Amino acid sequence: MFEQYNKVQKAVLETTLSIIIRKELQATSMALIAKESKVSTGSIYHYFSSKEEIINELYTAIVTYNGQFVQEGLNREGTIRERFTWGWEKVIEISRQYPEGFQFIEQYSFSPYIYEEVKQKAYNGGWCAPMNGLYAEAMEQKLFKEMDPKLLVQMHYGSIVYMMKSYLQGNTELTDAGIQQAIEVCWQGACRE
Amino acid sequence: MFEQYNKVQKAVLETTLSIIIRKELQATSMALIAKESKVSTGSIYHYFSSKEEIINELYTAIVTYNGQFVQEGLNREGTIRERFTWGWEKVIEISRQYPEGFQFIEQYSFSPYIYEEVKQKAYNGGWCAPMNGLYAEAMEQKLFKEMDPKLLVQMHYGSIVYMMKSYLQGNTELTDAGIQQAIEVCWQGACRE
DNA sequence: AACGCTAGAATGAACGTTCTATCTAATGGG
DNA sequence: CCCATTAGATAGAACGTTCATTCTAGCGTT
Repeated sequence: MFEQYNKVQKAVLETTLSIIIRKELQATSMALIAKESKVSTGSIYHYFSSKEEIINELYTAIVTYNGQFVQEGLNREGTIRERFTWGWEKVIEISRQYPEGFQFIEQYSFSPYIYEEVKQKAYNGGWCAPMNGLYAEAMEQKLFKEMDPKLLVQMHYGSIVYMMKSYLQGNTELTDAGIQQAIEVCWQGACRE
Repeated sequence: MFEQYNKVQKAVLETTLSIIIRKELQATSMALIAKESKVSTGSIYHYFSSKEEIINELYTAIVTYNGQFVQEGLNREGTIRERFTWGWEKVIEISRQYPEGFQFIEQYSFSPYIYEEVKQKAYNGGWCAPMNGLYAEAMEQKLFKEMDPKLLVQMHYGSIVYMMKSYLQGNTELTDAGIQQAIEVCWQGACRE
């Protein structure tokens, strides 16, 4: 997830993510990050200019990584239906594989702590734009209902997010069949008939 | 929203909500709450035992209020389809009317800062149980796909949440026709055919 | 000997909470 | 009707702790 960083930066980012998920941002002190990552505060400030920068860097790294992963599914050759399925499968897969990253983005994408500029860059480098494109295509072909493709993508993402939350909290199972059914629910809701 | 509290408590809860949405929990200090609510810290501690208690009280109050509001829609006499529509309409209406409450619950329902016991009580007093019941009924009648009703409710709630987020961020419109279409998307995805 | 890097103590600000003094309003005996 | 008494409510200073950040001294390579 943090391959582009050096060992120390990686340790700091990984530790910070872990603490934020376990304890909340307000309980994530530099002293605790230093202790758990086994990097002194001196070193942390050698690589990062502030706590805010760590959090924003974390945000950027996760969104970029996830974005590339999901786009692998969207960019394959196939029918609209196939690419739809591959795309959402990737979203589910990455969320299951790195639940902390998923939870972090989910919780802080609307937080004032993340700079607007970082959110904007993350959006552009993420998978939303290509997914919007796919949906627009489906609407041109009269396959999907006529509506704002951005809105429909957001609604489907919401469905997936809440399915994952439900799973991660232990309230529901997450089987392969269940995943296919969830994607089918989204597809069917979007279609004209 | 806070009718069951006295004037001071009401001012504190309202101010706290406003600051948390504007500035994040970690920037919501007691000094700031005192200043903005025009209640001294002495008085705040006369009515609340701690900052944690304020936040958890806030959470309980909003969920209870919203829960009762949505249940008005679900408890009316009508077909499954009608009650489905009324229920989700109420969710959308309350989110539009009190966006701060909506955002707060959305952001902190998975935060470790809210006591597990408070979340549990809130869930039981909220609208999830009756909505689950409605979905279970629709499945018994072979109207909806056969799946875990809790999961489908969560997915639909996710769709609504992300539609509202998209609207509140100014990315999409929210017209009456748009609301009906969103509910239709959910309904159609849930149905067997 | 120089430089990048590290550790951890030091710093001053800000935090949640407590303390003390004062204010307000209700009560009751004369 | 008046004042003494009381208990609750309020304000804001004070407290001890913890915070993000900076500083200083030393480490290991080159």
